[in-house]
Amino acid sequence: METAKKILLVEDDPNFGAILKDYLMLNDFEVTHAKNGMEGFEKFKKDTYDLCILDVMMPYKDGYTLAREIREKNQDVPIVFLTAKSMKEDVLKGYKVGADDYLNKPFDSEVLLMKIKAIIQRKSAETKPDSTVFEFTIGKFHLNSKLRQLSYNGEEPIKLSPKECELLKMLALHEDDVMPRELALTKIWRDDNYFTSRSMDVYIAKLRKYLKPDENVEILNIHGEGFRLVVKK
Amino acid sequence: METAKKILLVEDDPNFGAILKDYLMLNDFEVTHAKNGMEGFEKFKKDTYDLCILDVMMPYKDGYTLAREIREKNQDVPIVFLTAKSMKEDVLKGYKVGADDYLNKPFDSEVLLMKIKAIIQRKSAETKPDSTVFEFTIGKFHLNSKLRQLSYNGEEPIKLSPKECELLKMLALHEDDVMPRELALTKIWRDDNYFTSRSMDVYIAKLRKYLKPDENVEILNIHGEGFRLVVKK
DNA sequence: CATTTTGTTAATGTTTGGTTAATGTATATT
DNA sequence: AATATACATTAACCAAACATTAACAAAATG
Repeated sequence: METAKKILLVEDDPNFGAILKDYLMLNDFEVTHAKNGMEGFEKFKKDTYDLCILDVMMPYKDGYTLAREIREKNQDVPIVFLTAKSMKEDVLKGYKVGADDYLNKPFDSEVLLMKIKAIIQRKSAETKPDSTVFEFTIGKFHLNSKLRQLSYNGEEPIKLSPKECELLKMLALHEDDVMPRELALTKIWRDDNYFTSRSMDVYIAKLRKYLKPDENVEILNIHGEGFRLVVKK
Repeated sequence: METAKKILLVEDDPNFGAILKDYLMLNDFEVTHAKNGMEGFEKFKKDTYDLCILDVMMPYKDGYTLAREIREKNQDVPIVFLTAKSMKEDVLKGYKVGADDYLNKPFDSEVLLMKIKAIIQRKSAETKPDSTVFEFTIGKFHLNSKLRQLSYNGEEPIKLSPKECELLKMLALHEDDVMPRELALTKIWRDDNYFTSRSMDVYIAKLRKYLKPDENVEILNIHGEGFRLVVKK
């Protein structure tokens, strides 16, 4: 059994903070809630966290300032900012639907949860050089990047070539977020020019073909930037 | 408790300089006052500032030259010029040197204060302490500038092109305030001439079309100055 | 009211991406 | 040594996305 990931939540709005804390705890995170930047920094120094969630707008010490201080102490912890007001409203809205059953309601803060999970996973993949993270769930697919196998439901797993596998893995690590072209090219192809770029496009086409069986899984292109693996819920 | 923001004020008129310094200090800024360009540069090298306010017309070393020198040392500090009245040529030249905004000399102190605060805030958003600010709420819209998508209520998000997205982001960063034409042109188009200017107008038209669904959101034009994104409350 | 600036739409130009197939390249197999 | 194989790159063509330019109308300015 894996130990729960620790999250430092710094949020001055007590209402929102409490709800978010509860929500995260219900999703098996260990959450420390600080009410302002100063308290946040104190708590940060006293423990080790897997993720920091900082409200940007706070009295005394705003989220960015706090982030800088945290960065001085620690170059690796993922830091997530709460910027958009809308996100807060969404979470609150979701909560109001019914105090007891809000877990069952598919409410918008699931997006936040997804992001948090993705960030933690990506970070642990970066930090621990290679290996470690090699299993991914992509919609109804399952990728084992060590065996280079992509399985769908109960069917016979598809074998992936090294490049196919690395590319899909990188997409999965960035699930729902942009995987910049450049990143894949420099890391996987170790070169970034016209031809490697075209080669990558060919691989994207191959992966799309493999992923076709689950129509909720898509690799989207962000023109000029990169690709985005999305799993519709 | 947040530390006071440090301002470097370079102004040769001792009278005006002293008054401005006092006023800023009364508003909780820490102000260093240099009497000319040379002194200004010396002081700049010796400390770290959150903002530089430079008079354009100074003996020995004018504001532009000083700005260029400062920019060589530091690409990020916000620079604001003090120009006698609204001399357009000065303003234009200022943006080319890397200014962030300009202030017209006989000014309303309230406006000055607002602008300074906005500039510092904006810069801390641009400068990316860690991850850049990329989510914005614009009326009923939500902009995610990383994914380059603009969503409205629950509808399918609109995809934005790189230029559309950058422009909207810059407008959002200046919400309720002028976003000077020259600023967008130099930062986004990296060139400021008749054609880029017309191109920008075309993009403004596109953005207006996207923003139509929320009648409380508008992009206003300020003739000869720039655009203003307003959200009626 | 003459001039400059902006709004708007459409045409044109340019870059990037999707796709398929042909070509390379290395390694293992007969 | 020739052939099969798995994989990767290159080519070629087309489509989509994006950006600029042009042309004319409308508005703002002094």
